[in-house]
Amino acid sequence: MNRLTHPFVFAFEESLPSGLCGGSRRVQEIIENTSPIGPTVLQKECMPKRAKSAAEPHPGQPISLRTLGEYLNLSPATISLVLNNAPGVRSIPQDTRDRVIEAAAKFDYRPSFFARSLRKRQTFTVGVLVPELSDNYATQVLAGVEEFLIEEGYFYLTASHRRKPDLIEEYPRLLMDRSVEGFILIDTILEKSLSLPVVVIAGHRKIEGATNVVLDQRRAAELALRHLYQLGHRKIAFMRGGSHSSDADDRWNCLMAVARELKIAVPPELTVQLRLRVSTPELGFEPANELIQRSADFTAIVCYNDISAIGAIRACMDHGLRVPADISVVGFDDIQGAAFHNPSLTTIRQPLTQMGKVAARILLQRIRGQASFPDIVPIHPELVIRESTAPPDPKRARSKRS
Amino acid sequence: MNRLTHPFVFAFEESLPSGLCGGSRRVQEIIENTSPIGPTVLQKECMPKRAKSAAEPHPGQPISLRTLGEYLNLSPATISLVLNNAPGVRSIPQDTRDRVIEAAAKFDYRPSFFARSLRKRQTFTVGVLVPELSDNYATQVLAGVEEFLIEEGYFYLTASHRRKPDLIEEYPRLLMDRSVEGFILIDTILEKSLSLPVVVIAGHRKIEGATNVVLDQRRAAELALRHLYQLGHRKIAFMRGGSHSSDADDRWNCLMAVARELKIAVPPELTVQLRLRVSTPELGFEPANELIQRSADFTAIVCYNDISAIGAIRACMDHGLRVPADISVVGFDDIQGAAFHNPSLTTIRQPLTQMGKVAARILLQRIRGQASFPDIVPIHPELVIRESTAPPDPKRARSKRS
DNA sequence: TCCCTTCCCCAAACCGTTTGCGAAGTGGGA
DNA sequence: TCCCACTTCGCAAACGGTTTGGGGAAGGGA
Repeated sequence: MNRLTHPFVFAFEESLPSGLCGGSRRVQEIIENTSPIGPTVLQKECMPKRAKSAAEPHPGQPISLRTLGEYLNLSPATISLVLNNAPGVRSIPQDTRDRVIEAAAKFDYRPSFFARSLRKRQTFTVGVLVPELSDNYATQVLAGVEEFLIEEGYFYLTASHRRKPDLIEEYPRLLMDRSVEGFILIDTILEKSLSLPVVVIAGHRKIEGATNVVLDQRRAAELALRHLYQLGHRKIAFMRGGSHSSDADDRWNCLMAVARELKIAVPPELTVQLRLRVSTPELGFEPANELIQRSADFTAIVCYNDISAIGAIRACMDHGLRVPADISVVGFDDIQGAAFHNPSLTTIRQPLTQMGKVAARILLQRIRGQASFPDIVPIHPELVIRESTAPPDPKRARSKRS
Repeated sequence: MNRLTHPFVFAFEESLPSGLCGGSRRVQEIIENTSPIGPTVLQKECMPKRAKSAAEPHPGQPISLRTLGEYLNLSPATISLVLNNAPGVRSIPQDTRDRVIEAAAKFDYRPSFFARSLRKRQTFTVGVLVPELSDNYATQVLAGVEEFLIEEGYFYLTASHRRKPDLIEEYPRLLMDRSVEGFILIDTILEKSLSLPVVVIAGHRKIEGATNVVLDQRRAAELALRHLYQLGHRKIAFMRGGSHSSDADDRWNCLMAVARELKIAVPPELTVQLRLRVSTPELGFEPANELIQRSADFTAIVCYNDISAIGAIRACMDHGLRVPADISVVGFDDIQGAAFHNPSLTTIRQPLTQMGKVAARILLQRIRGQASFPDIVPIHPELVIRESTAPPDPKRARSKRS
């Protein structure tokens, strides 16, 4: 399908007579058409209603198939056939088609989306659930989702639940009342499965029948830890995401597994759990404070994501610890601000926009019933090395504390 | 209207009989109802169609007014009346109402939004245009918009035009095809006016009939410049926003006016114009580089917004200039990252989420035709002093250059 | 003249609501 | 006893499209 255009518009473009020039010629033809056999017979018998308004131009009201039909002395059905290039259109002579298309263009006819949806039981609309709109992770994914959907003639309704369980429960119902054809969930854990196709980004494995587009956490953990390991870090602190965040457990397990393989010890005092349900750097600020104040001896932190990494860096600075000279910091996601933060963030990049596109594509395929999809679509992470990591300085470690 | 609930749902809650318990009792009543006068007469004459499926329970298909009506031996119209508490409902006996409400609850009837919209010509949907979804300015506004709309039972369709003129032209049409009732434009300049209510945030004055929610730029300029002036800065560089960004000209004029009042000279070599159409710090990076390389002698930069300020800080650092020791930087907006950047940004705060709410409220009022609104709704800025500004150090100024 | 095609287009049903109005039933007054 | 007005109840039509099964007219062949 052509981008941004609806099927019938497409039909317009394909079959518009090349030299159309206003329509007065066509009106002429219409008058001629009705003359030969005798207008009275036609009017009284064959076209009792329509004929009376034969050459009626238009006041200025909404254009419907019926108004067009009255203008052209054709039934709405015929117009619909032509404009949609429906199968039955074969039986309609080119001449009539041209008239229809011309008139539609002339009056800028636009079909009623609601009437069409009602009849065809298709809404070309999907629902998107995000934790928070101001969260850059979610919006980058959303950007990809949107790009793909719009190309396919779809729009989406967004609802942000701010991680409140009652809203996570309620919004899907609200969206289903709006007849969305499917859902995309971004960083959202659903308790009950829905009766529509669902694609989850950074999701949970638990939902029945949902496709999960999810980072290869194992690989991500390897990239992050091997990078720090190769720089020489052995005492590494870890942030564990909150249970409300959908990547949290998986990522944690993978990190721990890789740490074991690298023989990096992870004592409890070097781990901290995120508690806040926000999408600002506050998320990582307090937890990092806590880590530092436990006076544990570490030279690097693996943060849950970039946002919390930025909060952690701030916490380090508040304690007089320099990043990366005293503490190296690794984030996850590579959100937009990461490259321009100071210091710029070393991070595990997720191709967020790409993931959004993939999710949208899969959702549409599922809506169209084109194929059955695996439960999990893995996404490959990438290590982006920037300023926030460096080799540990053995002499300086832990010397400055506030 | 109760939040999140649609009128008819509200009606449910209000008038549900307190002791409803399954509905089997009701089915009994229906059977009794049809018996006294003689079912044959009723079936053949009064209710030719419906009576044949008197006590039909339900397979598992979608529940419509008609299926409910068949079940209850009532017409869809009656059900609709009851469920909506429409005026005409007075004429329907309480007993019937109870039966209807009970059945609706039992089968979890949910009205078809599309059918209703088609009939009532209301869609409870608005369109939102943003430059870019990953832009924190836009999404913070959007968060406010969403919050208000959802409380009022509205949803919104988003389209991001990435500042491409053809898309800015096309998307409104696409959204109007979807029968949105109005538009909210965020940081978007429209060329033609639309035939629907429009509220613009950070908009242009040019659009006919649009309400502009706009920062008091004069006051903002005063806050920014007086702050720098009081710190002792006299040589100040300025970034001018791109012509595609809607606040740009206004903000620039106000800054220049205030500078004149403060007798701050603004020679051309201390001004630079943003050219990129992006929402990342790149926006300000190259322009700041240019300012610095012109080797003009300045101790502070007033950036177009926070995003460009972050880029500018990076440019300063790349040239070995410290912020704020060598150069003070002021931003605009107070986006989410501003407080946690390093150094944290001194900025002119716009209450973005608040602005979104206000815009949504005004739009709904205009849609409902409740009042006529002023063209401009001013928003009051606030100076937030953080780390990126400090008094200039006369000795060190311009000593370090790369 | 009659039948059979072919050509062109339409009527009708349908999607699921809402709403204006008409048909029964009821009570009161003349 | 009859009429009228008023309630009570519920229907039919409309909203604006899509889709399907034909049907009328023209034309050709026997």
